[in-house]
Amino acid sequence: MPLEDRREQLLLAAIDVIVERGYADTRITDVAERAGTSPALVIYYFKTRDALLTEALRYSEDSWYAAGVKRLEEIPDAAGQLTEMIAMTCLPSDDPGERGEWRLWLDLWALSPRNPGVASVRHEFDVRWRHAIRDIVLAGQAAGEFAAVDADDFALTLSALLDGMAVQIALEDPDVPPVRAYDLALAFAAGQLGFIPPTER
Amino acid sequence: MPLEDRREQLLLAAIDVIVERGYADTRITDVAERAGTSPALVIYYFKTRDALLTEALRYSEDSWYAAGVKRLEEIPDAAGQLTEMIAMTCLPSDDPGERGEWRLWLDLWALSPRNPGVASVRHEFDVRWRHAIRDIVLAGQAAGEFAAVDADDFALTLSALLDGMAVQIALEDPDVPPVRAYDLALAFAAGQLGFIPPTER
DNA sequence: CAGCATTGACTGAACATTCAGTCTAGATTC
DNA sequence: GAATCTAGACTGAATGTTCAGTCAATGCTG
Repeated sequence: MPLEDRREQLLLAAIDVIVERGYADTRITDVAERAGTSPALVIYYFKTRDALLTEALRYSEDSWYAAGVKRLEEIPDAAGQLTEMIAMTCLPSDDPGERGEWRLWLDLWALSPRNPGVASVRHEFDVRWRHAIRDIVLAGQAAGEFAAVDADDFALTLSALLDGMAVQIALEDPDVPPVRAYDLALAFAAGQLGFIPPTER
Repeated sequence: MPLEDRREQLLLAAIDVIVERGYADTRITDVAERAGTSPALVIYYFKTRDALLTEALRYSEDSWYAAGVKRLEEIPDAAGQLTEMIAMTCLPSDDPGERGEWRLWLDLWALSPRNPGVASVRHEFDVRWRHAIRDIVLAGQAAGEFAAVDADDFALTLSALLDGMAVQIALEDPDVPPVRAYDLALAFAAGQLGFIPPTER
């Protein structure tokens, strides 16, 4: 019945299906079925299939990021915050859905060159992510926690490293278990910034 | 007319189209048109659309890698070789086609979770790439050029970093021009292994 | 309050299109 | 002349989108 509930319900269904079948193979019928309704309703809420799927991607990434920020805010020191960000990308929680999160990124990337809407979602999130890293670095340097590296360069390098690790994790490469990716990324950050990485998780 | 020529011609046409429209939106008609022939012929050579596209991806990556290896063989020192590998991924040549090379990777990644054939192409290449890095590191260490880091860890980290940079380059992120990606990746490698990066390109 | 009008949520059936793959027959080559 | 190669016409299935309405609730009016 309710207006916003329906939209959200459909978006969640769409995310489910995209993770499962991939963006390209997600039919609106699938989404409708998953949400227990009819294709016509899906079109009723989102004018087109593409609008639905694009919104779903944005919704998913937004939730993921927002949840991360909330966790970050409760961590006092810069090193801890950075560690949490690395964990966010490398160590998928058991929370169902977060497992497939990175697969959405792969779709996002693949779609970006041809789909301006998707491209802007992608770029927006990338910029935000790099800024977050940079801000933490600057704060850490101001507090004397971190060495004096160039914050922008570091942010770009770390975010690229994390993206690369995320690919391996999303594809479940047997040579790159999440914990190893986490350890290596953390080692990089700690080495560059000169902090002691927290012990075993 | 000739057998192998036709196949190759069709594969090249397929690569062109995939780069332009993306894997999902590549129709066999497009490939046929690009090759100046009929859809039926495409099916004649490759039984199915999927077989065509998968082979095209493999073919493209194979050529790219083979060309790289040939160049590497003419470089005597390990540092120079590693630098060349970083350049290979970060600095697309003017050579038409190599520009869109990385977009194929994005498709490859996005397809992998659902398409076993594509997944094995992807994994095969990743393993090969990491091994190549590792071997160069080991050779460099044996020759006293490099510091004594763990070669496998380094290879995994560098390849992830390069993948991440490649994403930005493929998507032409304005904040990450190829040269900057190259400089940062090179700085990382040089820093870890303790060699002096070659000057300006 | 009783009847009427209006609106928003929703649906089933049809439409239109797009494509992968087939079929048949003709050309080329050895 | 047989095998290989090629094209044009076609088909069958899938699927996004439209559309004409149904249904329930809410507001309005006398």
